[in-house]
Amino acid sequence: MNGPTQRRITIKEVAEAAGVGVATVSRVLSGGSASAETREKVLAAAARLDYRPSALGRNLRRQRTGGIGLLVPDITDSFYARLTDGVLACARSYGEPVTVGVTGDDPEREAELIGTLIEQSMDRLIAVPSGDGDMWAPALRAGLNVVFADRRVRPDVPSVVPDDRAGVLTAVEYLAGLGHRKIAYLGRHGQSQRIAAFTAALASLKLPADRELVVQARSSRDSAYAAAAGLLQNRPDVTAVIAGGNVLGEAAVLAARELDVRIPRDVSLIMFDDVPWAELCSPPLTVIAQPAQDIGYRAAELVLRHGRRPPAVTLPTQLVVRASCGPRVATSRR
Amino acid sequence: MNGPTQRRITIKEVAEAAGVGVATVSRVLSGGSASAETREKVLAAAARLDYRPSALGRNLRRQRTGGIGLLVPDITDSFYARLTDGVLACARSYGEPVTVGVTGDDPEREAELIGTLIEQSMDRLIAVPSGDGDMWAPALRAGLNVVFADRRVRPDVPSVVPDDRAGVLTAVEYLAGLGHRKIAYLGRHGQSQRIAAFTAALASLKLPADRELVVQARSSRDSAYAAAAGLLQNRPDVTAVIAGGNVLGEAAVLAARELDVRIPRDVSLIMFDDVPWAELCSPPLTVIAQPAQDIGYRAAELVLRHGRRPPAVTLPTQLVVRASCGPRVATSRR
DNA sequence: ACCGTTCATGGAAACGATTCCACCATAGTT
DNA sequence: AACTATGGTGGAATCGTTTCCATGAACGGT
Repeated sequence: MNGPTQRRITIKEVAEAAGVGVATVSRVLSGGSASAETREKVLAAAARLDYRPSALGRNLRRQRTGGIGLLVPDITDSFYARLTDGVLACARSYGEPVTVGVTGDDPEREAELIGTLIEQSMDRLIAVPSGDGDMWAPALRAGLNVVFADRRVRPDVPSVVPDDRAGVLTAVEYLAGLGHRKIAYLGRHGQSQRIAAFTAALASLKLPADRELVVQARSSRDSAYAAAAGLLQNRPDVTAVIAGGNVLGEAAVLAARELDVRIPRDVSLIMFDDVPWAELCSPPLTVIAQPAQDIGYRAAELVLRHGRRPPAVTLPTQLVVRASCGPRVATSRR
Repeated sequence: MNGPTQRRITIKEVAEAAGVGVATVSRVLSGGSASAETREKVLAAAARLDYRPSALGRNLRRQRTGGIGLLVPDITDSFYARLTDGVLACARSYGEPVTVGVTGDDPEREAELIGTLIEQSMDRLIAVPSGDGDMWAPALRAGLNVVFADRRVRPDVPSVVPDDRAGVLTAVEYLAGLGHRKIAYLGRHGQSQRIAAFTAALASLKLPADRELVVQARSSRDSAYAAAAGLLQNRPDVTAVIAGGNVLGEAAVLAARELDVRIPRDVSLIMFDDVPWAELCSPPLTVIAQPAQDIGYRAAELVLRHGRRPPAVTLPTQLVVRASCGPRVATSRR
């Protein structure tokens, strides 16, 4: 049933065909020194036989696998999809394969996937870390070359992250400028950076920093919806919410619609991460755009070059004003 | 700067620690026969040393790499992201790593990526094929175990595809039931299956099958927008359009808005592929939902089990009625 | 003319697993 | 008691590559 499955040709056969030793073939093919004549013969033989060096053999000898691992919480989330796209784009220009794993923001699954990667002798890894940084100690000790993307959980690991502080501050200032004082942050569990930035921003503008103004969801759509609905329902006094990601934003719009609170008349909404549908939404969503693809690309560069490694690179965000924010109305909702 | 980079421990060390030969260790760990006492010793030593067999060594010997390759046109497209998610979910339950490549629907890039995969000795591949089936001949001859997803371009390769024929027919019938007669199909280049299904559906309902009623775009957002705008502008007589994918649908909504044609008053729109934002759009979009994740999952099952391989599995689609389709108005637009 | 340096070259030893095969001990049979 | 199954066990070959090292030739300088 299966085809003839022709055996793959090896360096030995190339050597034989070219009338030289295997060492010479290897040297020619990896740019070592050789006489012009020999080089010619080897190249010709290799081309004629359509020789492809086996990455397996090479990697076993070299004690490291080429290629890079990538761990994201959810490939279905547009942000991580774009981040992944950036990684793939960079890796492709180096001809390096990328092995992708989905952690679901679960440290246990993450550890399991790291194990699989280590078994493959992968020594380069880009990760959007799920938990705190502690669990990365063994992986780092194992000599793994890690770069964090989107979140920084350890100071000793190079990271590429969006400028959360500036992004949050911009959002809060924008809303405050429209007269809002009770501003809520709808975030994901573990977004400690942004939450800190949020409370700092509130403080710097002398706005009330109620602890209950930040509500956190797990990264599933259901959890996001529940959190959004809860916030909208329990706190009629908040007149503006910042959603910490596109699925949170989606949930907020959905919940608002369900609970019959109007955007932007009843509450203003500003969402982290610009996605194509933000413009199609009704109303079109004002967003803090994040350079997801760039984050991935830069992270890949870092992990591939891994020359002197800067501790962290921070990429700018941008406020895109559409129509989901309005001036505060004098009376609170309901 | 770098940590101590502890060397990874090998089967030899485990053998030594357990006081047995390497062959025995290998046998115990892969379920071969051994005395209870020996098994005990080996397992204990392996656990104590935290031994992880090197996939490199194993694969080199076995002449095949575990793991599976996945080639999609665009990971940024929600449909392919969900498909990828399905593949990853299935692969994870087998503990198999997945190497992802983005083809951009470009056969050349696709061929290049296949080359990389073959270099890795990957022998299992799931692909959303870009071009026609011809270019796959060499890969198949090389013994590659291929499963096609979303598109079927060769009868001799197992494929997992949505039920295009039924989906298109449902859409056309639904629109015809609303009184529409001039229905256009806005598709991607190379969607021959669906386009054939579309013209067949028109014919079966005795609707005019103008050749210009199907317009094709390349898979970029720009191209999709141009095609949508062109269609809407040049053919004021069409009162309904079917968009062949979520980026095409997005483009159609955008173009309609730009050209000031109202949905659904001026033209009805039905989109292939249900995405979260379809409900948030204004108006909420009526769609033909496709089981993207299932497609990926089933494809992964096929490529992993690869027992007797059915030539093709077709997964059902489902019409989800929202608010982007209305009855035909008596007069054509403009 | 001799010696030292340089350079191309090929043989062989790794890398870490699997697996063939030979070996030995024990148990069972005549 | 001798001979044969049987089954556990370890040595060694193998997979395809890179790289160390030895070899030999060519060449230039004293």
